[in-house]
Amino acid sequence: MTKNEIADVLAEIGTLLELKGENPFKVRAYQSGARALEAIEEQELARLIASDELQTVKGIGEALGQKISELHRTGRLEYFEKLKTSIEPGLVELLQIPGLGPKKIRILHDKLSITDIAGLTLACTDGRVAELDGFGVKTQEKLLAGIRNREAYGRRHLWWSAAEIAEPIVAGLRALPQVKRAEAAGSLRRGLETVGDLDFIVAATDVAPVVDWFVSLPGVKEVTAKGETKASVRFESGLQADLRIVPEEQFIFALHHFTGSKDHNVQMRQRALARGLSLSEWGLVPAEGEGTVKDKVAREKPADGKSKTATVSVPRDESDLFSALDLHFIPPELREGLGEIDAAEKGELPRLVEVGDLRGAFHNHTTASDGRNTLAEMTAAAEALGWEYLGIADHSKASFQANGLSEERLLAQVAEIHALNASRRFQTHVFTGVECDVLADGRLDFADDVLAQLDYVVASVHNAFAQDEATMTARVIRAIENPCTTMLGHVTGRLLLRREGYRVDVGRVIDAAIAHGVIIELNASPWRLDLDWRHWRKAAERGLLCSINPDAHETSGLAHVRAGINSARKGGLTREQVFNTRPLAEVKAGLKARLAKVR
DNA sequence: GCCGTTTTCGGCCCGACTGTTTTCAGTCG
Repeated sequence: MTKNEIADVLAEIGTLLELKGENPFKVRAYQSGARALEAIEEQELARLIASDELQTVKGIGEALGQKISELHRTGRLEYFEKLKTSIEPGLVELLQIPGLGPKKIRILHDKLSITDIAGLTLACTDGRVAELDGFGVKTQEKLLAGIRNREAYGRRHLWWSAAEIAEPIVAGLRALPQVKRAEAAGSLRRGLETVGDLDFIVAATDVAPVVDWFVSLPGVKEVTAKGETKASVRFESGLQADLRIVPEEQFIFALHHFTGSKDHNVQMRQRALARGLSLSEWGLVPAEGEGTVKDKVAREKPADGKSKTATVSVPRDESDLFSALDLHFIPPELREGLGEIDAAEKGELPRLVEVGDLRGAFHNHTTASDGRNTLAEMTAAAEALGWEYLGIADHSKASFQANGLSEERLLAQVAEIHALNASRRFQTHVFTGVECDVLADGRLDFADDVLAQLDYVVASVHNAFAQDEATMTARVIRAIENPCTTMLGHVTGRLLLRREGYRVDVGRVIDAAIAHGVIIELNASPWRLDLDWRHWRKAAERGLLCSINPDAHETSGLAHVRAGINSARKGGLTREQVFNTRPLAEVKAGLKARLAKVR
């Protein structure tokens, strides 16, 4: 069984135990074990199991270690099989309904023999649910609404589309006279590839006008909560947005708390406790005593007003908060509870790549294949972004559906690009490339003598997705071994929220890319973000070079590099590890050296 | 079930909101 399949089993065990009313900490142990597993490379897992070192991984102890080994070895787990038979399978989906947790599901099951959503719908409709202890008419209505809207409400949203909604809201909040500070938090701020809901943190002098403005935003379908410090709304698209309003001196604590992730917060609070402090969204205070941040500051502040010994004070930004816990600043993208706190303590956090570091981008399309803007329009757009260079990589002939280029059309485009560069019409230099199909057997779609006439080659899989993992892996590695290949395009072919990637052994692909000096792209299309950020840190440490490729099919698509930067940062990548941060001369030299081997 | 520079046992993050309650449990993030 693969690492991710094992992680899925552990997470499912967690869910089942939760339904059984097990100790919540045990439930959490399985869930965090699953996440810890996901952060390990496939080969690293095999090695840890073989050398009996699984328990050195934080979050995996004796019991989980044995279960992981058993699953890895046999693909089955006795404990899991037994557990599954002891629970009605329909109960699991009841957890998806807002307002239902394990306790209430248990009551529904024990008192009304409800085992699935259909049964619950019926019981709500004929009023039996409202009569239960702890339930009422409102709960019953809420459950029915939750069932009705399950599809839309349960859906996650692409980071890009969520950001498009969130940014004007932040701007609107900041424009309100009562608002001192406003930020979007949550997984959006962490740059996660998909976002479940939006979180807005606001420091305001007066709550009511801000809440009123928020709940009457255009597109709000229902107001699901409205209290002293928070309000929640649901947009017509099903996207939920939460607004939290705090006094200004608590803004940074709230911002940090609601940026999360949950794992990161748990670890931060544990760290605070180890220092005799209690961290929450409201502040950082002595663990035992009562009192607010203000009290604490007042107590520790000497009469002259100069704070000498205070470990806690009102932070102006998150750096102050982290340093109060003896940590370097942790960028939001890294706050996934995957070891960033240890690294921040030791001062070993990478200096993450930024959008402004990019000097160009490869893998962009034009009207020659399936793009919507011409070569000149794309070049002008790159110039407007201040880029030193732009790589054009239209589809090759095997991608018939995408109007892939024949040899003749490709070479005509190369001539056109050379002429454009020679004309000096744009400051941006254009590199000649191709997104060359990797055929089903791993050969490239064009012969070497054609590819050798280009500055670079992006090799991508676009068909025969159904191949088994061994075949697909061999196919991709053969493409990497081709000396004409400069970089590998969208490694797994996934489309977020729409399509799983094809089955491929990413670890072996990374090994091959490193061995052959092939760059792997981080496809920055908001639908792809492929190769996934979870692979990058370790791969880059082992020498893998990344290229953040927008895969733009129109001029506006170049801006997608921002989504790619999010993922690169989550993957811990530095500027040095990203090829398209290099200046033009260096890129030219690098591509030339590569071509010298081919020609 | 995991974990330990106070601990190998006894903790495990913390608070708001809702709905159903006459003082709180469950859910959520």
